[in-house]
Amino acid sequence: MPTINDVARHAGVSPITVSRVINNSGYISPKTRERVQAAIDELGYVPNIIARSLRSKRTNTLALVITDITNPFFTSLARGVEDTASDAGFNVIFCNTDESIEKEEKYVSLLLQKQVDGILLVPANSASLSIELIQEQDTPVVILDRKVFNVNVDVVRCDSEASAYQLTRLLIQEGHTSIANLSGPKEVSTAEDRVRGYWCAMSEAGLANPDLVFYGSYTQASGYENARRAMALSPRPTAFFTGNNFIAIGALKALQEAGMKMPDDFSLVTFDDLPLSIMLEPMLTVARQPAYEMGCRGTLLLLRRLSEDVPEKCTEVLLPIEIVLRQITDVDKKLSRERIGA
Amino acid sequence: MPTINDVARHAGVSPITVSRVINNSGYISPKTRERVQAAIDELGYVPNIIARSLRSKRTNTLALVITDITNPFFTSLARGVEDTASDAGFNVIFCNTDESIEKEEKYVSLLLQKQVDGILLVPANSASLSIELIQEQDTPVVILDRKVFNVNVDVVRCDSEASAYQLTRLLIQEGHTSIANLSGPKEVSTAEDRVRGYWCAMSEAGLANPDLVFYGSYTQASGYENARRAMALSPRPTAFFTGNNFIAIGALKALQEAGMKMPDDFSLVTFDDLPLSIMLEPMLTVARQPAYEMGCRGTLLLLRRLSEDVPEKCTEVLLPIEIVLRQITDVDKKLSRERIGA
DNA sequence: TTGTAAGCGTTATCAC
DNA sequence: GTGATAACGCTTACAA
Repeated sequence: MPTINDVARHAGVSPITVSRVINNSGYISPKTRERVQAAIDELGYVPNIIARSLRSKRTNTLALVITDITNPFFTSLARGVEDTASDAGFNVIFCNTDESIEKEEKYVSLLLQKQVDGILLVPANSASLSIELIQEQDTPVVILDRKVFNVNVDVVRCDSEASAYQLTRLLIQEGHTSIANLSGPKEVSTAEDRVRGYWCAMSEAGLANPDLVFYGSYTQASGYENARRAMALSPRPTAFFTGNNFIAIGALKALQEAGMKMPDDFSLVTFDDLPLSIMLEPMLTVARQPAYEMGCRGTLLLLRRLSEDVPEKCTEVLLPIEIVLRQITDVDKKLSRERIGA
Repeated sequence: MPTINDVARHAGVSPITVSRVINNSGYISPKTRERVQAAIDELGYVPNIIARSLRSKRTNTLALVITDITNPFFTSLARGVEDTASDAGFNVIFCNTDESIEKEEKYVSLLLQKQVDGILLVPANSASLSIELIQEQDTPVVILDRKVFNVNVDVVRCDSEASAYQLTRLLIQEGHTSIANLSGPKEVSTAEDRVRGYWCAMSEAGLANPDLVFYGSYTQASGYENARRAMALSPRPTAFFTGNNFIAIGALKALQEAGMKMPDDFSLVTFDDLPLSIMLEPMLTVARQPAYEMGCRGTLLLLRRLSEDVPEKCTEVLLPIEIVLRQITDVDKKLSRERIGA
């Protein structure tokens, strides 16, 4: 492994001159540059990034802290982050918190120790202390997907509340009067916002009923259990609003087990697209969040922070949610029944 | 940011003594250790990992190079890698090659420059040169999921050929005589192996026909297109063997568009579980590869290499594939028809 | 346009 | 048990 000194000696210049060639910094005569380049090629010299980092305090590495890469929503988001970071010459370290504040803080301090240049964080809950921890070290941070309280920080997310309102309105317009809300955890802003939007629509229609709201976690198991609880109500809900894709899957499973068929026996709308929803396509209406783009935008924002001299004030980017209508109107219902009944 | 020298001064010892306390190396009197620890706590000292890496040549970072994190198979694999690495105190850098050899090589040299301690690689194709590149630098490497030729290297993968044989046999036993194979790229070992297993079963039954084999890529688009091509054959195939989950989705979409219903109009078996296959559950038989475990095992193998003084010779770990039978027998078929027809 | 000197923060080596 | 010294490979600050 040749070092910068070897190259310098080989080219008959000083190490700093080699450094200037590598980094395109400072003035170098074409002739010197050529000689240095030749030496680099000849020796197969590769700069030692760690030594560079020690000196320059930059690692060209970002970190993405999410709850679970296994959730397709976060998978897409992660891919967006990776692609954008890679284009800018940055690597990305991934961490899964499983919605645990402890894991989150453990990871964050590890990442700070690693001196990553910036952190993209989906906070495990709204009161996460990790952000302060990061900001204390003057490490740029961007929050993705969720809100946090009492912190001045860049955020890229969607407007869950408005879309939840819309989704619920659709069910109400369908004629449903008993709509169960299978939500995520109370401490997570998206869950809260979605319940709020739902509640708003239900109240307007005079249908609001606290018994219809089931908090849980953003998991299949939670969707399954709460769907069963909801089905035990009387009157039995005829429609379900689920807080995310995993909850929807769990709920669908419970409903299927109970012998209920969509769209005849119940309606279901959910946040997040279901991958492979191809077979469900005639039936499910979803609020599709632009996960990949959220990753891209968040990363771009973070990269901009990194290159800033005078930091601008924090921004909150709200990305549009697409409501994908399927099988909502009676006409559609009939069509699909024909298709299924064949 | 206090340094080791600050701590040393504070505790009235030399920097190296502090280093010994931090790393639990060498003999330290309990009294000194205590004093040093107190100084560390008081100053809130955190070791500079980069400086440590420069000296020790270890970064406590692994890299995972896959084709596409967006594929649920690789998502699970990635999660397995992350969990295992994290337990051992390692971070993981993720890279997506999109099956491109160029991207793969670009990433690999970047990672080597970053001096990651080890690399887990799903090679973009069987003739990948990246492995030699990695081994030249004496960086430990483990190949996941796929075979490579002419290289002495650790591999963790599944036996695609045997399972492909089994899957095909199931279709043949069902009475299908025209079974199309929608495969991945010829250059990827898993695709080749799966075609080989399929071909073997077809030959045995006297059903082999090269026109039924469609090479493509491991994508939805490829599955869609090749399914359409297959449907244009006469006689039209009554069953489909798809090379992976994405191909299966594309094929299902094409078949659905053509008005064909499962399981009445066709059968389909595939490699890789379909996430959210819940609604398809009564219908799809799959060869489920243990993706998460593959990630864990690969990482463990890599970590073992890292801690070895005398390197053992390379091993090839073959993980079992689970054939998940669904809707294969006639009885099942009838059951499901009742359920669907309601 | 190029070079000198110093230092980033840690640990290996050897000495006491 | 503990410490002095040098070194890891690079870049910043200053000089020429």
